[in-house]
Amino acid sequence: MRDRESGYGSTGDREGCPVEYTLDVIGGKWKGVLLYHMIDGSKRFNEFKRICPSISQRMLTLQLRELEEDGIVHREVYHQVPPKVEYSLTEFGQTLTPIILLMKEWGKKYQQNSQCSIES
Amino acid sequence: MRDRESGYGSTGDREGCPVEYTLDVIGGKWKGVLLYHMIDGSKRFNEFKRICPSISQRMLTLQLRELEEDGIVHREVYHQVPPKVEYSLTEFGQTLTPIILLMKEWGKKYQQNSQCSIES
DNA sequence: CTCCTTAGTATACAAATTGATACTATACCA
DNA sequence: TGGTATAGTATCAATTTGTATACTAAGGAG
Repeated sequence: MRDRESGYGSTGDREGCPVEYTLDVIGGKWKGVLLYHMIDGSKRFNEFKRICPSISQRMLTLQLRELEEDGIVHREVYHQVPPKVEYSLTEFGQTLTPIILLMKEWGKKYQQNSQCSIES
Repeated sequence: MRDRESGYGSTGDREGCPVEYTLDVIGGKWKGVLLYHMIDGSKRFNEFKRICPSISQRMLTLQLRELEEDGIVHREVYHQVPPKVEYSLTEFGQTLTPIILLMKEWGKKYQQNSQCSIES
C-alpha cells in the first residue's frame, strides 16, 4: 500500500486505476476520520486521541506521518514545553474535502445506529 | 473492520463517525476498484481477474462476498457448466457511485504528479 | 528532587489481512 | 480417456496492522 512511488514498473495495474490511488491515500483505517476532523481546523495530537479514543498512539503517529508524506497534512511544531504540535490540511489536502464530506453524508444516511451528534 | 454489527457496545467511537462507516464499506483494499468497474454494468468473476491481474482469487472472492453481505453487490449465479456468476451493483450499491466517481476524478487528477501541482 | 504535562519513540508481541499454491466440481470436446 | 473452461475452496506462509508497555525531553509546580 505504501509503495506507490517505488516500484510498480509496468506490471502493476494501479497505473490505470485512479480509484485505487485515491483509496491508497485516504483508505487507511483511520485516515478518513483524521482528515474529517481536520476539515474544521487544525487539531493537536491529544485532541485526536480524545476524539478517537480507540486509536493507539502508535497508529495515530503512523497514520499522521503517512498523510504528511503524501502532502495531505501539514505538521506544525511549536517548540514549547510541554510540546505542542498542530496538524492541518495542506492546500493539496483541501482538495480531498469534497470526497470526505460526501462520505460523511453517505455514512450519515445509511448508518442504522446513528445517534450521530457530530456536525461540522 | 468487519465487526460492524457484532460488538462495539458503548466503547467504540464508530457510532458517531459516518466517514469511518463509509470507509468500512468501500475502503477494503480492492473494493473501490471492484465497485468502480461495476458502475458500467455487471462483471463476471474472471473479468475482474483480467481487469485487476494482481488481485488473487481468494481476495477477489472475499471482497465480493463482503460487498454482497453489505448489500452493495448482487451475485447472480447461472447454473451452467462451466459456471457463470455475474456481479452487479444493487440499488443500494448505486448510491455509492457519486463517491466512487469523485474518487476516480481526484485520483486521475493527482496520481501522475502527486503533490506537484495543484490546479483547479 | 520528584511529579506533571505533551508528543512522541522503542520494543515486544498478538491479531488480522493478504498472498501463493494446489485442489475441487462438472459438462463438453476430441 | 484426457484436456478445457469457470468459479470457486483449502491450506499454509508472509505481510501488515494493531496493542501494550515502557521510555524520552524539558520546563514548571510543589
